[in-house]
Amino acid sequence: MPSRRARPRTGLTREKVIDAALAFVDEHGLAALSNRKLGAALGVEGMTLYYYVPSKAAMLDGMVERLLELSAGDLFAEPAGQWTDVVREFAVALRRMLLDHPAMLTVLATRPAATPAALALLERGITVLREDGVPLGDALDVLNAVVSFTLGHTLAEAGETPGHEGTEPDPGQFSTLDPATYPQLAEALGTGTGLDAEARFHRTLHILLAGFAAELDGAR
Amino acid sequence: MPSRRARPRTGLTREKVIDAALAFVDEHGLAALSNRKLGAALGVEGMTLYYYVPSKAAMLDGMVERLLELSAGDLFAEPAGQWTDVVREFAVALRRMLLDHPAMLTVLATRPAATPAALALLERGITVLREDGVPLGDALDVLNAVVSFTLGHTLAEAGETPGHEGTEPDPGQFSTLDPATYPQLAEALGTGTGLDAEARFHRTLHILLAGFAAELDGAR
DNA sequence: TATTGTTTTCTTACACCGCAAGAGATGTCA
DNA sequence: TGACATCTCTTGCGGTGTAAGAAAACAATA
Repeated sequence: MPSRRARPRTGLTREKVIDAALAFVDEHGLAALSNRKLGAALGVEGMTLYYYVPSKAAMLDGMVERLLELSAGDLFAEPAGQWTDVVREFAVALRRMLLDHPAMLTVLATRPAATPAALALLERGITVLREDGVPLGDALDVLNAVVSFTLGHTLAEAGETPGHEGTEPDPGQFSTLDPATYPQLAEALGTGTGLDAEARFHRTLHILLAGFAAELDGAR
Repeated sequence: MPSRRARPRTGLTREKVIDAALAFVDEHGLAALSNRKLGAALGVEGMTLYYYVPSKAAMLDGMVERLLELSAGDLFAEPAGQWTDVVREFAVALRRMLLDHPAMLTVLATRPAATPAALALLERGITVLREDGVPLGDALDVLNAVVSFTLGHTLAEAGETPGHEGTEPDPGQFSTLDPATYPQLAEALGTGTGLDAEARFHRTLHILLAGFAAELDGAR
């Protein structure tokens, strides 16, 4: 009675596993990700994945890393024009990327970002800014401000709830807002004021960049 | 042979359960929170908690809600002076509160914020700004910008990793940074440039508020 | 070809998790 | 006392991450 183990090789790779995990959470949400289910999607037993990725934490880190690698080209297009334009386009591209992968948004916001791909991105950003005359410390402040704001804003805009993905489409979550207890919010809702997340994002981004630029020009 | 069930009443309350959960994650981290362990901390079987809180998702939502309630007083002190000062103090208090409860930072960033306490806070903020002459739409933009930035910045500053809490103190995580591959970052590290998270937070916050104020003054 | 050794896959097992269902003790009130 | 609502516990299910190790698939060598 042979217990028939170990099917023929599947040609798996750490990279293939992580790419499959990215595709999996894009489709099913972060909460649905498990080694057994991901293994099934790859035609393999769950424990097999441990040969390529040593733990779930490493899996998540690898997914962040890979996502940054894959997006690096979009995030920093060829620097053209003022540093403010470069940074603005970076922020816009970052936001778009996060909205395209809402499940990864949570992971990205939650894991410390000192991975090679993240550091490389930061390094490149600093270089661009310095080449345009921005001092090192200011370059760090600008990039930190823009990334923090973009991440925070996109989280509020599209933040999925781990474990809740897809359970609450909740389209009119604000439509049932009592005007007596929340008069201001009810008014905003009624008049449609301030509901355009994208416009708000661009406005604040502009203020942020213009503010830094003014400070730097004043110091020069 | 009586199977000896149901100990005498413990005087538990939904509020007590949630407060205990807040204390638990403050001490042990978010990943350690489970009904069985929280029950043990309260001298009760794990399943008992389901009588007070219907699910883990409801537990997390309740914790956010309660934290906001408890902090509401600190977050909006009596409005004194310009709206910019009020908002600045709000942001500083919010950051301090988040740093005091790093485990809740992840939860707060991750859950949609349309709960009564959050809405009440927002409502109050809008009111303060409008009383100082800020139009509704701009008030929403200002508050959204400040909250997004504060949350994003604090996440990057102190973001705990769910499941990793306390496993990596990692004090010198940047100390082993290769100057060949990351010359800019190595320089920043070597000269100590831009490592003060608090100073950076205040600087960006100032730019943000001054930028909005300038826009509003210009429009008046 | 036969044998050895490495790489890959699978099986089994464990402790833990959230939660559904329901039993039974505790306390309250007529 | 009895009836009733409130509270706590027990049991059980399917899921998770992962430790340990057996066994099949392949590569290389004798």
